[in-house]
Amino acid sequence: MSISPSLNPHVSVDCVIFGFSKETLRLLLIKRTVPNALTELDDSYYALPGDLVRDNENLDEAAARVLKELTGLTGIFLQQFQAFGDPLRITKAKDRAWLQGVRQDPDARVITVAYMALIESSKVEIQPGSFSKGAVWLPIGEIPELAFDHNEISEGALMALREKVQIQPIAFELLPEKFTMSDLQTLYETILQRDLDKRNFRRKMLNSGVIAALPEKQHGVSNKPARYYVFNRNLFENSPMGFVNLKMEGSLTLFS
Amino acid sequence: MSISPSLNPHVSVDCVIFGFSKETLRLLLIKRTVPNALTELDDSYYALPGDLVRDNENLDEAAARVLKELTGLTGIFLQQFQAFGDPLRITKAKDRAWLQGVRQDPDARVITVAYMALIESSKVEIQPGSFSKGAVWLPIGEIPELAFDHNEISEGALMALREKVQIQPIAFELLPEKFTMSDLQTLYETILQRDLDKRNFRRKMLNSGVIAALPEKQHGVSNKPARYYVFNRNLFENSPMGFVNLKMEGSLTLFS
DNA sequence: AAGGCTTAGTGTCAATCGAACACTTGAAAA
DNA sequence: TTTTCAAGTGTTCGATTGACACTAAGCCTT
Repeated sequence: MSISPSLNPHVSVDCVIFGFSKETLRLLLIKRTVPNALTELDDSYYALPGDLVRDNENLDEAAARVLKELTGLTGIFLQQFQAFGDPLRITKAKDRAWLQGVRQDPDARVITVAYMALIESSKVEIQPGSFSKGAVWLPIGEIPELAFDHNEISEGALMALREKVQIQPIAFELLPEKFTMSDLQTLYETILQRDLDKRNFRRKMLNSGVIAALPEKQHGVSNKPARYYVFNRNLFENSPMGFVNLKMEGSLTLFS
Repeated sequence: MSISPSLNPHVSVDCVIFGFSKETLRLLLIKRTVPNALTELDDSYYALPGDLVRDNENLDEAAARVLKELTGLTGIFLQQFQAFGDPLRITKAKDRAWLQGVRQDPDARVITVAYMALIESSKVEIQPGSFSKGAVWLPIGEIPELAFDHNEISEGALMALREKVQIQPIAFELLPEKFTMSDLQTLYETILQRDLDKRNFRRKMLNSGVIAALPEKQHGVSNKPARYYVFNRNLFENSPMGFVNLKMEGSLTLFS
């Protein structure tokens, strides 16, 4: 976020970082504080983590850098999903105040390339530093008004996630290495906002081959302990064309 | 393509324009001519139609403008599919020569937002003007080396088209208003590069409700005349969430 | 006029998949 | 020992898929 001559003043990346905890999907947002000229208090509001793109990096690299600077993590699921370039996306008063403080050319038209990241949220340790001051996980149902067009971007990401999750086995990226069948089902139900039948869900998941059972079970739970499973990564990283149908009950089928 | 103070020197749009004729998918490409310093002849090569984004337009508008300037058409299917921003995407010698002649700041790092357009190719009348000199439809199997990273962009568009066509009823955009079932099947087979069973194809198309039969048949063909159909537009423009399964035979189904 | 050529158009069957549905099991807590 | 709680398990019915081959309709040839 520091001002640097190697930044392209017209292109940024923003990361919509999804996590899953306490049975809700969450976004990792950063808090911005800007002086309020009227009240002499500081206003603060949330934004997607993002930065201008540097001249020596490509878009994927810029997004990975933003993610690493914020969370310390590398090698996580990160996929471009849409570019946003409305000429007015930067003109709200609060946004302008923040830009004045932080950009060399605060009036420049900026288009942003939005990325979606999926993280097992317990892995995230917020990195210290001005960039990430006050980063928080907020449930997707409780997202306040964000900077710029970040509400629109977040909603776009959520819609993209709902579609992707039905086409590629990526939901696992939001869970720990080992998970129970119920964990997985709850995750799908949360993302798709729809209840799924337990028996059908298990059958399909197991038949699909995307997960493998471990010999291990839960300990210390006050009910029947659940078996642990792992995602079968190899199977899909080497898959022929990447298009698989993960549709859940009730999607409209046209033809096949 | 003219130099103008209202152009953002760092962001462009490029259009991958698909057409379908003589049983092949084609791309509409423009020819660029640059002076060759060594031979004193002109080199020419093909590129995707594109332009820098103007300060007063958003990305969709910029893409629509490019498309209209080239073809005269508006209101056609045009969808953003990916942004490309490799820092080296602009550094080939030929490309640099062309940029010198046409850009105010030929060394600027440019990221491009790529759009995919689907046109009934007979509708296209190439507009006169320097921008579109020598536009041609080239079969996707015969695309030569293009400007910049346009080969990569074109391949990305083709892959996006293959996936989209299985999720949304958009193939119709490539056919005339009225078409026969065989036209449609050939189109799907061409896009998916796979043979489909005639009876199964008809059944699925008709059951899906995306097309409606006309009372009219072909005239003057030297075999049994085929019935004409039209795409049932209303049905899908008002559809609930837009996700429909148009998968064709043989896609791997994980779960539903 | 007859026969040939070419593409349109049609039905069935078996296998698989999708959706709906309720009881038993295992562990901890009371 | 009983209660509580989530895990785990099969079947049935209807719909969909995919494989498969012959007849129909029009023009052309002879």
